[in-house]
Amino acid sequence: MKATINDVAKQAGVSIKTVSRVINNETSVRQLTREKVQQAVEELNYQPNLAARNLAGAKSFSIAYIYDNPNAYYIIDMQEGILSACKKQGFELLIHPCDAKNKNITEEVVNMVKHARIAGLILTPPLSEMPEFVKTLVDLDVKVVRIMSGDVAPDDLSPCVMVNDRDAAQTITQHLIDLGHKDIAFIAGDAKHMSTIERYKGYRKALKASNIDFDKKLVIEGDYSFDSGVSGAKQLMSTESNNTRPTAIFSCNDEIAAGALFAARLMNISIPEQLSIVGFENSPFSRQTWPKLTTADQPNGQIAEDAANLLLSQVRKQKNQVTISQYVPKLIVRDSSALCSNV
Amino acid sequence: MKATINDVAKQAGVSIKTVSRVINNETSVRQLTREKVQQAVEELNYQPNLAARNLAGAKSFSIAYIYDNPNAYYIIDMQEGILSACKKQGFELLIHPCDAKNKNITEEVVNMVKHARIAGLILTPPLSEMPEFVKTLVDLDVKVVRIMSGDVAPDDLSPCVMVNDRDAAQTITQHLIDLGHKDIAFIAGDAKHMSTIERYKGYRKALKASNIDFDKKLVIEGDYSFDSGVSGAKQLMSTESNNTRPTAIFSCNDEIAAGALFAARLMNISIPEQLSIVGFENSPFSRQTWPKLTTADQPNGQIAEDAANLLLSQVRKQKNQVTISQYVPKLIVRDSSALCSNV
DNA sequence: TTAGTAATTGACAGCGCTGTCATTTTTTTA
DNA sequence: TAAAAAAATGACAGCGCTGTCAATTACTAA
Repeated sequence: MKATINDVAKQAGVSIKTVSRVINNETSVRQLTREKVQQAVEELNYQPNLAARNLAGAKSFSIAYIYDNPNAYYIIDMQEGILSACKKQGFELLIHPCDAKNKNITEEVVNMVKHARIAGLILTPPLSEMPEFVKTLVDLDVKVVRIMSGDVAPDDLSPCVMVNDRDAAQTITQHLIDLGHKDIAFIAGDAKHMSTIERYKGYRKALKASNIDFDKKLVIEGDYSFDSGVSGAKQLMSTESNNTRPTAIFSCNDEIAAGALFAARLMNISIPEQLSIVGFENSPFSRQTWPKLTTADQPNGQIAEDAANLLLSQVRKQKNQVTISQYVPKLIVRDSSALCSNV
Repeated sequence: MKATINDVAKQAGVSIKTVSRVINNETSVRQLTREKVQQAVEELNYQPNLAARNLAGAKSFSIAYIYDNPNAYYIIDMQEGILSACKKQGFELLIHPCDAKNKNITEEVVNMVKHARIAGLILTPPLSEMPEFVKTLVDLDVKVVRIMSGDVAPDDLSPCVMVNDRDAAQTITQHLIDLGHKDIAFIAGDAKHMSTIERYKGYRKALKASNIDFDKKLVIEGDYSFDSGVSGAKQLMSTESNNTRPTAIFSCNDEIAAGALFAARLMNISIPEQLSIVGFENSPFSRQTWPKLTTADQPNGQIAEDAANLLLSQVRKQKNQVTISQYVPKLIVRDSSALCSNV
């Protein structure tokens, strides 16, 4: 039914080993022979059997995406990006959700990697930000690629795809400054996440660049949740507070922004007339608020595909065609930010 | 490094074939022998190699989850449920997002099934509701399990796990009726989805059961989106309208409800004092609105695990331990519904 | 007891592919 | 032009497991 390597070999008039060489892109096959084989592959619509490849060779054709992240949108984007790269290169993707707080997570993942003969792993925050965990895996002879927040890789444990949250945060803060805002609040995400730290740095940097005094009271701790946004905004905008009321809020992600938006409405503060609110991530969430959120777009699918390609080229020991490995989320101006009315 | 079937056989003092029998739960192995083997398996922490099993046998140990659904939360829940069943039974899960509107989808999936030697498939709406598509797959000798909306399977193409949206919708409508509401609007989801149709039936049934006249004008077409909710609620609650203004809105899912909630706020209608709004699905979304949504909880993870178990028992040709195959989403009363003020 | 049946076990081939290494062909060098 | 080196190809074993079928052992009934 399905064509096997034998069928191809017969059709091309060569040995199966030669076919194997061609489909694995090995050198030392004459151009003419290669073409004959390739033609036979086409004609028979041959696709190598993954199980057989995994079993026979020292190599494996499976990679895994290990994650622990409450953001379903993010995960789905990642999965699709990785899958797209896998499909093109004939690899198989196993997904492995897990709990970063679990003490046995390292053991669990090591076990899975060994058992399923995984060639490589893709890690996203927060797992990618756990050095011990990453080190254990790298020592295990699996290739690893991490997606992380920052401008350059923090170490050389593995190749990384960096998401420059700092610069993006600076840009988005600058956008608010350009609109005349000076009292710009910051509602933070989970303090343990690099992304929060980086976004905070960008925020500070933008203020500094425009010589705006930094007011500690305008920084609220949060945790990347809607509720954080609600309580953060309430705290910031409460009339009883003796702080300066900000005219703009930089929320560490769209969920927080949505929460802030909601709180503002409850307090009869109109957006964006009286208060500008910006998010981060450009999740579908940000289009389901009203007004729609100004935010920073992170092309997660593409980042994931990039990471997967990086990983696959590693696994296949190809010369590292190092692709762009740094992304800077881009400002998307929508309706939740406007000129500062205090000016 | 990793123990193979040979190691286990040696340790237990039997042939590898006997080990194979034990790990595959075949009959005709003496109890004593079985125990010896099981002990060896334990001692060596042996886990059969999936690639080898897939290659050697006529059977396959991989199943796939094929989906096309914009709801990331739903997909993630499904994946985790299925994975959980797979892990327990030593199966591998491949995920395959796709586009139901694509003409070639059947070909695409057939190809993947053949290529990856997939033993079984899990289908969710809308794919599970495409009879032609399902039929093609079933004819292909892959086992299929569908998750669908309804009370009984619409055909016997494959086993189904049914989600009784109708009864749940009736219950949730009844909840509104119990609160004294009589003018209850209905904002529909995508008209092509069975779930919309079923929920609508339940809504009608509840009205009828309480002898409440049905008012066609209170039914709004929508599409499971936030925007649907916004525009639907606006239309319903607009003062210019010469319709009866409803005192309660049944939204076909939480996203619609969130949209309706938002529109209500914009129109200065307080929830739930002046208007009750209920959702459906109990997505994380429903906890991120304010007030939190009264909704119907659908245990997606469990439904998925159930479906996977059904599929696996099929694949393994075990006697059909038919588990519960109908779920009725349960009413969750939160803060968006209250006594009707018109009474 | 003893053939006769049923339950248990094992030997062996082979799934589709890759790794090793030997063989053949081509190219280079002297 | 022959010998040496390099490149291209193929024969074959074996990855870890399951299917087939034959061999062994345990249990019946006569």
